[in-house]
Amino acid sequence: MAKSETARQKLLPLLATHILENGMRAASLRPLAKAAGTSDRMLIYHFGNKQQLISDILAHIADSYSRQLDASFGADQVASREQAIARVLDFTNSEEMRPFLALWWEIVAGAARDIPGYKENAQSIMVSLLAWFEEQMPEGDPDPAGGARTLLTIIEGAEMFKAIGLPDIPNRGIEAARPL
Amino acid sequence: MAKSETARQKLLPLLATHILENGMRAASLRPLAKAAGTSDRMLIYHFGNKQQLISDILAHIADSYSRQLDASFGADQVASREQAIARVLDFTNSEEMRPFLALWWEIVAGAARDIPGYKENAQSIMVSLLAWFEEQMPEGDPDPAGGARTLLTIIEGAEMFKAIGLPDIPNRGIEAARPL
DNA sequence: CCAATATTGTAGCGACTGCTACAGTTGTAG
DNA sequence: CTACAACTGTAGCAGTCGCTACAATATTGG
Repeated sequence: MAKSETARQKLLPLLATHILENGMRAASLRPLAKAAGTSDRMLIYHFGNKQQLISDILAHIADSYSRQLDASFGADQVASREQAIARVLDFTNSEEMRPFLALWWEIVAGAARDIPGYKENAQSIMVSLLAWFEEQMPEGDPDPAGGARTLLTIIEGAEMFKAIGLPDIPNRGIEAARPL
Repeated sequence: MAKSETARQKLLPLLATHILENGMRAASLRPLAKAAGTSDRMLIYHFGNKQQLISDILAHIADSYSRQLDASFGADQVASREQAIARVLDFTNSEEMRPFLALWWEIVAGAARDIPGYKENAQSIMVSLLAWFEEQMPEGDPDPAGGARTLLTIIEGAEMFKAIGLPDIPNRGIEAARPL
């Protein structure tokens, strides 16, 4: 089925952009093909079927996103866990992250519904994010791995509230979290 | 358009069940009608159009879910914030909550994509959940409202990890959260 | 009872879905 | 040059989508 690797590599960025901007609702063959300057006929030819196509696009997005993470953050150390959270939450407020976050919740929803491929994709994103986060932990942190898990849990909760238009709920909550 | 209120009230539970079990992907007129023992023709007749239909079903689910919350938890006090988190996370592990949680992430995804009605629905669910949670805070808690916000943020993060099949990430993270 | 109103079934429209059959054209290896 | 593989456009299939026109029945108020 799928023949040329290079052909797919040329299509994937355009396909990814379309999905990031328009969501999984608009991820049907003909609109995707149009966005990539080709035809539904050719998408099936190159990727075999739609499920493989979507899976490849999501993997491509996850990959380029994880590389963007490394590029956006310098190696400058952070002083505390609070500062690490604040920095990440600030970063996710940037306009360039919006499309990815919108897609992220669609991936989570697909994973929760056991749609084939979604759970694997979501896990791979979170695992690499955890690894990256562990390195961002403040120097001398007693438990960087545990801290990364804790902070990422809080961040994801905060991102959910942002996604539904209640960004202030976690903000003030986190401040009050000190005594837990 | 929409005529009989009682007709809608009879249909909504059946429609809600179908959406809870099969997700928004399967929320098209003909399958919904079949699940409710009627026809697509009649769904449009009673609800006007599909958007209103979905909106009404989601509101009905949110309503019955919030009533289920009050019923499932007795008035027995909790000793600490940790215990409050543990109790809620335990409750959401129950089989009866699974369909609602799967639907919840679809609502979050819709809200993040600004699909009409989703953000309002998600907010109304979280606001009532926050109010309920505030009452569940341990007696003598210095800041029940802030605590509710904090704990709900953590819980939602933990639920996301459960949804994508990584339930152990937050568990161990929360334990390490004491020092934050 | 009769007229107005509420409810329902049948059939279908035009658009879209993933995908494929067929017929080419293009590029390349011998 | 020729044979073979890689690629691509056109057209269409069978199914689903939200929704509606039309006609019929059921119910209810005068």
